[in-house]
Amino acid sequence: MPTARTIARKKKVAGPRKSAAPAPPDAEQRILDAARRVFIRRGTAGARMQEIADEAGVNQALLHYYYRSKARLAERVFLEAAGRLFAAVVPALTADAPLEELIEQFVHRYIDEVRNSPFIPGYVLAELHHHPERVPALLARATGSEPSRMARAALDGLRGRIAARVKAGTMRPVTPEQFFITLVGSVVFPFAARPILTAFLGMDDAAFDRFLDQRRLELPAFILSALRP
Amino acid sequence: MPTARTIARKKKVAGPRKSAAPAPPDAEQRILDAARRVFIRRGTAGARMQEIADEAGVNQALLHYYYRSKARLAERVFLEAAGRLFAAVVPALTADAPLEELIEQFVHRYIDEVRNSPFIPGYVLAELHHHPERVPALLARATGSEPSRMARAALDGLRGRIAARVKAGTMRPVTPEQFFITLVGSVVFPFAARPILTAFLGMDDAAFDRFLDQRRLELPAFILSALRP
DNA sequence: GTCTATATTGTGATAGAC
DNA sequence: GTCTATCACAATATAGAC
Repeated sequence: MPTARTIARKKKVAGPRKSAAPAPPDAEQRILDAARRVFIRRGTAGARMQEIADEAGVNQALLHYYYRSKARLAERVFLEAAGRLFAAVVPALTADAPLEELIEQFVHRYIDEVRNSPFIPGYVLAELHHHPERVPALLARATGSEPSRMARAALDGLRGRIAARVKAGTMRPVTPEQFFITLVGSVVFPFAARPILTAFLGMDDAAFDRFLDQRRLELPAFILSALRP
Repeated sequence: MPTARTIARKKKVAGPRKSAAPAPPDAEQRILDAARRVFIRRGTAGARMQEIADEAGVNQALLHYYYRSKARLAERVFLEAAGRLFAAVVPALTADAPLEELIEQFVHRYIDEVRNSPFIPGYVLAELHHHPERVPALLARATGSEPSRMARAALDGLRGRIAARVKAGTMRPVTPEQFFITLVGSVVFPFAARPILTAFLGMDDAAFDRFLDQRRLELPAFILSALRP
């Protein structure tokens, strides 16, 4: 993509709202919303600026006026989406609560958060697969300034709890990393693999929604059962 | 992409091999191998015919001579990769063996099969996310002529075993669909999310390999433990 | 079969009017 | 801020020599 260039620009000051009705978003916002939909659907490489412009109801030039280049727009959408995903995962795992509660909280919070925008996990995983070079920046952004401090904190917290329980004889011995990935995978995978799973199991959108309701209840019990001594 | 066109072409007859050394693959094969690598790395939309030509050590025109269009080449690579993935999953789940054995076999076969080409799950999931319209064709191809007959067979088999065990009091009640997705997700997710997981957990390639060795052993025990009454 | 050269279209980006 | 018109180049695909 061509060279970057600086565009001076001032933010509009938001005037006071008179009505309670949802205001029609201005062009800048409509573009960002459209970009989100298109990038999530097509990926960074497959997305077309023209398609975003069409969905936003503006012309291509305006996309560049506000966001300067496809690469910048894509970066912004990706970091936002991936950030939200992490924000839903990491805090639940570092919470200072008994392991049973932590697992249930994590499953509930993740499913509740993601079911509103169920294609984000698939989009983020696809982007990370095709652009693994983005991972360090993402981790730095999502877990605070220190790259993997939070990861280590979460893992160490998990490790400590598991070790204590195992020693007390109230838990089967499991490797924290293995357990962590099984736990996260169990909530992420149904979203990430949604197209193939729903087709394979013959689910429509409503059925997938019921599946998620059921999973919210059943998965914590399944995981906890696996941990019984 | 432009209109298709017919190219008459004859297959080379493979002459008898004199030496045991691996023969240098001919251009047609080198192109397909290169295409596999590039499509898996960049995805269908992100891949460039020029990059494939470079990796194959030929020029772009030859790609079209053998495979006619990018779309056809992409389709071929995708169906092959996805087919292999299914071939590793479905038969292990329809095998006529006790549930314990079935679970262990499935985990072992999947990890053993996929660790040789560990980026295929990420590639296939990404493609399915961006091109869900490919799903029906894939299922038809992967599970035989009748679209979801095999899926239903696998699920029904699982359902029957689970029901029998639950009735006999030797298993906690679980929903077959939930169990199936947890099981598959637990083996697929580590591969599909590899870039972010390895960075998050600070693993290099060797550590990821050790992680897989350990998972082979620990995951079946974890799953079976979850099923205890 | 394989190459070089080229046609053709797609796509991101910019200039400049309003 | 938003538009139309256009540029520049990237990317797929084809023609035709060897």
